[in-house]
Amino acid sequence: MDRQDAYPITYGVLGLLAFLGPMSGYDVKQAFDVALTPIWNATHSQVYTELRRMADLGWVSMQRHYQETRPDRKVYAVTPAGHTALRQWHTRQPAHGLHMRDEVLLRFTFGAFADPAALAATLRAAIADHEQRVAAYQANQACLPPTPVGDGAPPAAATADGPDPFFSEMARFGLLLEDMYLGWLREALASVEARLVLAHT
Amino acid sequence: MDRQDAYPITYGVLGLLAFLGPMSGYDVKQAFDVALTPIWNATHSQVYTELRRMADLGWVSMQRHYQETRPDRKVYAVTPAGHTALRQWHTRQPAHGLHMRDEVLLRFTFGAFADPAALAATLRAAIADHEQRVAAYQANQACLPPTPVGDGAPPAAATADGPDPFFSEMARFGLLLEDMYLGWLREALASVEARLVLAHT
DNA sequence: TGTCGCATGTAACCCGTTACATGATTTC
DNA sequence: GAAATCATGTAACGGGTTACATGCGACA
Repeated sequence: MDRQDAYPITYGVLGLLAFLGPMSGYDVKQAFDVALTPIWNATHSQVYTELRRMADLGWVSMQRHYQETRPDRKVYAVTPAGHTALRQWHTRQPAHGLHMRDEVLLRFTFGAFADPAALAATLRAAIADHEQRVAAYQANQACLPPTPVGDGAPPAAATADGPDPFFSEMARFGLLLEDMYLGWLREALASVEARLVLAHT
Repeated sequence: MDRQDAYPITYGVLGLLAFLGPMSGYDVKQAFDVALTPIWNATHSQVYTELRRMADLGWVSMQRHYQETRPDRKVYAVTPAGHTALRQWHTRQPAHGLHMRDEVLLRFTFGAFADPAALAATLRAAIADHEQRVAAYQANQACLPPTPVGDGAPPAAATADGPDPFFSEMARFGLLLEDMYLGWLREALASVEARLVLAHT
């Protein structure tokens, strides 16, 4: 039933579709950006590919919505087989753990070979970048989706409405990470700047 | 002089070589594992490829050390051109920021579609995994390399011996990250377990 | 008039991973 | 004797990114 051809990103798309209800590839990409940015990224290119792949697998069904003024929307919905696949994913351990890349930190690590002024510039840019992320996360946190009920068969989730607890916790993770990162960046910048001042005297 | 063909991983290899002195591809891979794991990973396959690429660019030179009992070691050393490239890297802003993937968090996010017991199992495995990382980082932290002096021309770095301050700070980042992550995981597990107990009553 | 947003895809490239390949020595 | 370590590479595959391609409506 479930072949080798399902990757984390496949489940990302499938999960969003199951969570937020039927939508177009364009909308899935938007949802990825607002909801999953802290932990996974996707390009629209990937999203469209995965949707077609899953349609072939029978995990999603497509319905074309004709529009005159705009290109047609292709609305995808999770099928029962798709829901089964999504549930089975959770029992297929182990999941791949954290995998990160960060060129800023790589540069910093080899800071001994850098002009301190250049290093400081890199760090300041990184601080601005991460501050922007925090702002974006906080904005997104305001409109977290509620847990879907019924059709998707989410088992035994607390039916009290309000944002889905799992999404909330994940969003909190994103903010914790950025908090920690920004704190570290500011300390790192301070130490580099101290070094800069020393070099001038 | 510096073409389009230098990626973060290129500089990772180059930096380690500049930092730790001439060594073989095998050693570079080891160094990657002990020193850079928190922020960047490399396979031995990549390392050998990058070394050859950089040799073609003139950034490193190779000297074959004949051995009778073992396969020959090919020891690579950074050339002056290599040092120039390394220094120039720091002024080529902006650097790519944090890019992370985490299947555990992705699963958690869609926890509404999971059997709570399965989710708990995933989280427990993740906790064990990250605890192991912390142990490894702490062991590695004990043997941080000192800042090289002289030949590599690291400009104006405090010549007081002891571990390199940039490497130390980076290692601290790794531990901060794992700390934060483990804290979050434990809270997440607790909330899932609470849900489990509720489901049983 | 030009760019941004909506809306959908395809094609190429490439970094990164996995697997293939070899072979001696040390350790259990 | 089997497995792990030292030591070096090549080949294939594949997920992810970037660029190509199209076209209308709205807004400045």
